[in-house]
Amino acid sequence: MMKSYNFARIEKKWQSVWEKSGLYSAKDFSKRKKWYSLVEFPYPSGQGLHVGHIRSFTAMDVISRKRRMEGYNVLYPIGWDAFGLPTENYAIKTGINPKAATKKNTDTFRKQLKSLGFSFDWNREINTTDPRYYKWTQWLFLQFFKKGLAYKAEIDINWCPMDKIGLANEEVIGGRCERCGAEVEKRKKSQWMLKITSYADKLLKGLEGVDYLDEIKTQQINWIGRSEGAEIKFKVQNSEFEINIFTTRPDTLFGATYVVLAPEHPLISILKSKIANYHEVEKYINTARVETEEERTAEGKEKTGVELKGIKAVNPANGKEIPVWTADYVLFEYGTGAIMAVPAHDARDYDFAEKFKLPVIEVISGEEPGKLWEGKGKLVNSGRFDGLDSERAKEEIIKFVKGKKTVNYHLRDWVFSRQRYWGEPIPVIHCEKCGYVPVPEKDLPVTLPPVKNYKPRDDGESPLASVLSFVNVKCPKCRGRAKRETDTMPNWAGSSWYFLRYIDPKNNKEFSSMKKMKYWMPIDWYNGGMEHVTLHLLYSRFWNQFLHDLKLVPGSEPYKKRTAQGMILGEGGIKMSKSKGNVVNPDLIVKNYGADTGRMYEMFMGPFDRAIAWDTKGIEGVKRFLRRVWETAHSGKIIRKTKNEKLQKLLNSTIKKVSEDIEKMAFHTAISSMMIFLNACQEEEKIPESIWKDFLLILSPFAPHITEELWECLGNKKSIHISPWPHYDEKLLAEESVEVVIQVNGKRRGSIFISPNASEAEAVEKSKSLKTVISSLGDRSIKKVVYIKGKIINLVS
RNA sequence: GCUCGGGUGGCGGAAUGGUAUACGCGAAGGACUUAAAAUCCUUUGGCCGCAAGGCCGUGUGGGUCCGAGUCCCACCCCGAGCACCA
Repeated sequence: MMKSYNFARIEKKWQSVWEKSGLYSAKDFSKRKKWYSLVEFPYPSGQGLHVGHIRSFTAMDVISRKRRMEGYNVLYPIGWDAFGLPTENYAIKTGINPKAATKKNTDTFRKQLKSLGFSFDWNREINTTDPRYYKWTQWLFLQFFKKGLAYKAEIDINWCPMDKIGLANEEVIGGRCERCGAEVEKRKKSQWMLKITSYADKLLKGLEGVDYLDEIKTQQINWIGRSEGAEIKFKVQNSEFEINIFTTRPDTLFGATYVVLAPEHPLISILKSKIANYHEVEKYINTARVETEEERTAEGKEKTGVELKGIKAVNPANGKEIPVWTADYVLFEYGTGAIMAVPAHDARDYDFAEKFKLPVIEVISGEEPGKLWEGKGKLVNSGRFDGLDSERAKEEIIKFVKGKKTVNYHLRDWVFSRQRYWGEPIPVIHCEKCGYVPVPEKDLPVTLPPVKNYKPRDDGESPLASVLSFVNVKCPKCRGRAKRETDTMPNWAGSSWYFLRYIDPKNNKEFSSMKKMKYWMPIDWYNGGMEHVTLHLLYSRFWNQFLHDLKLVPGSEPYKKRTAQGMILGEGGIKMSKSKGNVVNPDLIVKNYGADTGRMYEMFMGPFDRAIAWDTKGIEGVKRFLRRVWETAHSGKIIRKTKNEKLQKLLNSTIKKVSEDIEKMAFHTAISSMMIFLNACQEEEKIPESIWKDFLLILSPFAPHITEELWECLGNKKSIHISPWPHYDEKLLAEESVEVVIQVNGKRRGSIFISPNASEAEAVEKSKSLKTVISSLGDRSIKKVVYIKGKIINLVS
């Protein structure tokens, strides 16, 4: 009686064997070639592991396992990005210490990850909330501070007047507080900022030398949004003030028919006394300010705005008086917070002008006169610049009106303060005399003190502000009375450098040793969510570039290669969520189907980079496949001294396909080719053992437990996971005879079997004997033949 | 709105400009079984046809090409991100 496939027993057995033998631990300074695989470390939420984590982790696990078999010294680490809002909100609600909640959650996650058989090096596990970790996050922040890249600025925050708490954008739903429904206000708050904008050009430049998916590069390039343009001053009539506008199209200056200020623009209140309808303007500003940026520019949203009556600006190009408006489509954060509107050549200005019946003056001749034209062209209606090419006119007009050529970035500086408890305390002390003074290195880490209440205070300050023993300190410089900063860092801080800590996780002298970083960096392959490619990916590149400039890390770019997986949606294609009750529990998958089946199903579901809906039925196919692997192994068909040319050939092309598909992350087609191979095996009476072994080898990264068990059954002493990856034979790929499709005038009329090297004459001759070809040709003669060897022959008549 | 992706059978999807629908799921029929499940075999894009075969077919409309799911133009729909979620 054949032993049936008992995945639970096998998986448990091997997980413990691997752990004991340290099979997956990375060796610092090994002579073998190094390989560093990285996945975005999870946020250990109370809901436990998500099937989406498994998708990303399995993919890199497959790649890491293949690399080990190729002889690399592989580092594939894992840890916890554990600071953040959900844990804090849970603490506010339940009073449970976030530290305790985090401990519980990471324990669950660790157990779940171990049950899936990932080849992580668990000796290097890190946790961003561990003081031994965040000591260095604080230390790194101080390097920014010392170089002047951390500064304070007044920033608008979302403020809920009911809860008396600052809100993340995510917590603002339709302008209202997510918890209490109160209308959210904007409030000015002094915040720590990191000057990422001073690295904008470097971050752009660095993209040239790295291997990121094209769409990731494009997203980053657009997010940085470098645009060259000019600042041009428009005088305000009858006053000493000027409106400084930013434009990328100085060539259209003569077509500027009005000026628009962002509602937040300070000039509005400065000119208050001159604005006849100030009451109306103020009302508009107040409504505009509670909206989020998205809402202000939302789809289908009618343009709104108010004219500042009594105020006129002067177009410096032609001296014409033009009206001044304020409108929410102009963002204060971008450029100078003011624009010149050229409705003839800008879509948003055009919509606005149309709605408020403002004049449209064409100054670039487009394809259709009178229609909106945003392209280049020759200048018209532009005085002495008429006839000039728009690109050249840019330079000339800037000079003419004494404008300033500037580069503007869509990228903004990074708001680095949170008035929250569950984050790294910002290690700065404020002294009346000495200003902001960094906490001396010997006093790091500044640890989070225990508090009774995790809710931010009614004045919006962090709950840390109420802990007097924390706040009241001596100034490290003058020893006078001083106050400790009570803001904490955003969750992005810990994740901006975690990949460096994996290299040297227990170092208590440095954040990571240079010698070790020189061995392991850069990361060879980093996979994560598409949703992180603008924020986290840019932030961590910024930190690494900055540290490289301080000679604290070996290279400027941390990631050699970056890919992204698609989301896993619930059944029916909607996002998985507790409230919809469509969350798939990984524990049940492991229990009911086994880790190997679960892993393989997630790889088989569909293209790795695409969002895909979970399908409980779909997992059955993979389950059957692995069971058939088990049964074939035990069928008595695996024979040592025998040959099978047909299988040998198929194995050869399967090795090629699987090897190449893994590198492309086309895991689903790799698996389908292994299914084809197994289907072929089932038709055979005898399967040579050498062929079967190679099949197990290429299957092992996907299904590590079952293959290890079957490998052992074949008498192998060494683990399959460090056995050499099989090679394929280029010569065996050639076919003696292939099917060539015959088309007549581009339509399929049949096919012939012929050598892939057959001459055109031979192929034409053979195809002309087909009945269908004869009948569809009729009595017409062949005018042209298109022959692609081994593929197709098209007879054109 | 802006930026980036995507749209192919009943479903997930495959396809260097060259056989559209591999592989898997589901469904239908059959075998085994007292029966069911499991398993195995067969069929499975639509229409016409006994068959041979023919016609149509990759979101919509156009174009390039001997040949278009693939390239170009216009449009429609869906997903992700939009800076204090991680």
